[in-house]
Amino acid sequence: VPGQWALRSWPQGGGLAFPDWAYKAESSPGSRQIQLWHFILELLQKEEFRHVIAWQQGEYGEFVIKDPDEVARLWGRRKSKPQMNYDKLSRALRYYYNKRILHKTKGKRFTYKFNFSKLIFVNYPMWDVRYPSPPLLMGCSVD
DNA sequence: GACGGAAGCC
DNA sequence: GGCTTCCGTC
Repeated sequence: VPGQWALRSWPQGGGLAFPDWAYKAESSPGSRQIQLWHFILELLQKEEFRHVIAWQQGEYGEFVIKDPDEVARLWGRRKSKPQMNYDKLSRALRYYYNKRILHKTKGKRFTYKFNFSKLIFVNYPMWDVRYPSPPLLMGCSVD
């Protein structure tokens, strides 16, 4: 819901914070099935998966897949695709490049970065870009 | 590993 | 449309 900027922060993440919509399944109105980018945020949210996938401290929105096989296994389990692997999962992540949801951090292995300002546009097309960005989205990569 | 075309699935 | 599967190329 635009206007509701309930935020969640990471004490150990150097002040990382995200708008609440980023955690809600209903933030993808178009499709009923779970979206990969949403699943990734879901894992990043939980401390129990920090050995598998984690935010890269310093760079806002950047994350590292520490255990690609495990992330693929979890994603495959969620989508009932037992044959899922990192090769296939990473192809799905690469489709996000053109959609400007994600981009690759070049040179850093298994490292990607969210374009949060794009995600808000994807989820809320009515959002007027002429209005000033919410405070905690400022400083995100916009390109 | 990372990229992106191509075909297929639902 | 959003992946999944497969694969040639760098």
